[in-house]
Amino acid sequence: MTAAENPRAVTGDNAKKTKPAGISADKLKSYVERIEKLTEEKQAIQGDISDIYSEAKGTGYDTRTIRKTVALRKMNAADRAEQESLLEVYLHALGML
Amino acid sequence: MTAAENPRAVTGDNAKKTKPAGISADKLKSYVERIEKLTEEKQAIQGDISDIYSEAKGTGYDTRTIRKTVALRKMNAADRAEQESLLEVYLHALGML
Amino acid sequence: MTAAENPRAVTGDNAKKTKPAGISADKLKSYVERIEKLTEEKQAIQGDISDIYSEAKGTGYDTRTIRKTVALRKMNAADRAEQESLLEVYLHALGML
Amino acid sequence: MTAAENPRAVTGDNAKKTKPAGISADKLKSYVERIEKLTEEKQAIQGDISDIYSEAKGTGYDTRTIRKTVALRKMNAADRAEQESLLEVYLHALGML
DNA sequence: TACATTTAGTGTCGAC
DNA sequence: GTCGACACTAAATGTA
Repeated sequence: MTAAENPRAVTGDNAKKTKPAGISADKLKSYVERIEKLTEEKQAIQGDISDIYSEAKGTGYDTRTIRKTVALRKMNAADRAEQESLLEVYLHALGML
Repeated sequence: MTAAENPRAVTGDNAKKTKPAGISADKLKSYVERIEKLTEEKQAIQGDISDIYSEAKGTGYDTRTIRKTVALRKMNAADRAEQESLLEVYLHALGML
Repeated sequence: MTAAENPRAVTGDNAKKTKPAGISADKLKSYVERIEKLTEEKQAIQGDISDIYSEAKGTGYDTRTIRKTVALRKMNAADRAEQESLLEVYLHALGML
Repeated sequence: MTAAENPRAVTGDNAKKTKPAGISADKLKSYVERIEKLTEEKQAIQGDISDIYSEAKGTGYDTRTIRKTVALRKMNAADRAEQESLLEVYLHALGML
């Protein structure tokens, strides 16, 4: 390995250091840019998702309920029941049931 | 419009109802599945981002530093945008736009 | 009224203008600072609320459920039922009920 | 500890349960009411803030401009804090802290 | 009223 | 395994 490939070289750390802390500008920049690019793609997809909700809304659906539906599909039945029953306990304790 | 295209048809709601709540199962299913598919893609990209952080870490970089750097760059960008937007508001308030 | 008291004076607008657009620095600063001060107080209270949730958590309560309970107390019965029933319709349409 | 102090006592849960869900009605009620009281205070302050915007508007100011200004000042402050924090991270990464 | 912006809350993940 | 940081969702607020 050349010194240029080892970020630790920048600070003169030797191999024993527990917290190598390279901040070689070039590699850092590369990582940051790759991350930013992927983040943009992620945002684009999020935009597509938002578009679907808008479309659903435009055809008369309630987006709030769709979101809840999607969330419920992700959650397993046991967890669902658990939350439901706990809520009942609390409401009962407050005389709201 | 056919009944299938009108989500309200399912529950027999008429046009006067202020809060149409009916839904066509097919369309709802389609929306939900498209959302779930895109969400998976989004997760995949998030996975790629995580991989980059892992890679950076593996070559001796401090991920905390990278995260902070990314965050700051984003903030700077937002800040710039906000300043431009503020200028527009001022100009508008002064009747110059 | 002196010119200094009239924000419109700055821009030379006359009384007819529909959108007076004063940006007299002094008054603007005063408004901004009063708003910022109150916003801080609001944040402080929000902090107190968070503390209560932490305390509740520390004594074995489930904060998520407490939040839902508080929300339900705010929401009237009719709205509650409305949301519940709409969700059921959606879940039924997807064969989840 | 008395039963009243142990939220789990209500449902007879023993210490082994992984998710204790029991609650003491009194404590729960106390938490909820304290939260609601503070929330009211928070709303009152929000009302004061709204009043200032109304007052500003009444004297010819453009509230949108004021809001933007407040937002920008907040963003600047956050930005400054973030930059200081980034410096610390860099120094730490370099083993200088 | 509906639309956009802002803020609070929740889930997720990595660090210690 | 708790803690903190981040991303996303949901609610509240203000505007048009």
